[in-house]
Amino acid sequence: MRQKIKTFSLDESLGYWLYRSHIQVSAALRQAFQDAGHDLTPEQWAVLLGLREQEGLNQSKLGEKTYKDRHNITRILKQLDKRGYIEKLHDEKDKRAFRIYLAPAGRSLLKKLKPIVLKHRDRVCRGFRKDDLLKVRDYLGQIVNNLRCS
Amino acid sequence: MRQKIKTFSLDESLGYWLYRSHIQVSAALRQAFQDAGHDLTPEQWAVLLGLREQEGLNQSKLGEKTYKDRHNITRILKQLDKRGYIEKLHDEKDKRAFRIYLAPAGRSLLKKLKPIVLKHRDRVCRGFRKDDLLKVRDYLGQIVNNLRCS
DNA sequence: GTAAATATGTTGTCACGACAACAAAATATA
DNA sequence: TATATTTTGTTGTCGTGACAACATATTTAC
Repeated sequence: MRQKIKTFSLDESLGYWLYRSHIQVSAALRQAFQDAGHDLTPEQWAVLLGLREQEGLNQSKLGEKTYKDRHNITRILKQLDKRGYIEKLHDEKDKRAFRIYLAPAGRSLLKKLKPIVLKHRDRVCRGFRKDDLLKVRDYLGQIVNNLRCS
Repeated sequence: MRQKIKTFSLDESLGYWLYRSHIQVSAALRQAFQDAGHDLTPEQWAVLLGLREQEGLNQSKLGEKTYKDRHNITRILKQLDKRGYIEKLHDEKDKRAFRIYLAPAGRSLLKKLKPIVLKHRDRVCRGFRKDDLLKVRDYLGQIVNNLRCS
């Protein structure tokens, strides 16, 4: 009979490694943006990217897509709006809501940042084979799924 | 000749999945603590755990171990101190530094939280075989390593 | 031995994640 | 139609991550 291990340590904790890797990947991207003279957070980048994939969403939907709750997406959009990267248009049908679009400046920023992000991605994934990458994403997806509703 | 894919999307981004999984694992642990009536953040938990493994470190060293910089470890320890879970003793040799120890309340909290954390871990890792878990940690470790100094 | 450089810890600022409270509008229900 | 509930978005608070500035103490270099 196999016995479950009933101890734990930081180094053995999956959560700890998720934390470390996320923090470090995020910090490296932030640094890369900064080195290139762009004052943009990784979170703001993620929202811009989500927006590039689908414009005209309202804030809640955009938040779901980028995995931010409505409080946080409000503030991130505020930053992006302040910098002129997005446009918030009033929804004609639903007067509570906005529809979020990329502004020209946001579109051109995406283009400018693309090589930086690709370089960052290469750095993060150094030594990974293509099927390794797929496997990691599968694993992470399974973790997310395990916590979704249970 | 294999050509590198030069596009990106949120769903294909490793960083995005690291973000999602970290946030969700962390939120689930926070919720589990809260459901059990404990007002403790996952970060505070991590520091307590690091402390259990090695007491008497100064703040910087404890920060390295738990992957917090000195600013953040200061504030997290402040929270733990306020709740009576740790003891900050002045270092006799180095008058700038403190040595951090678990207080009895901290030790007993660790015991109380252990089953909660184990249950949480089971939930996170549902469907993973043991070698899957090792592989995930390897992958995450490699990512961390790729970014260490390059 | 003294000055410069480094290390430890604190405080303050900003951005973000989690949460509560709120206003306004849309939808469901009576 | 009138009321209750839900949805959308905002603001405020707290804890934390990133960063700068600072005081104090230690170490290094001269």
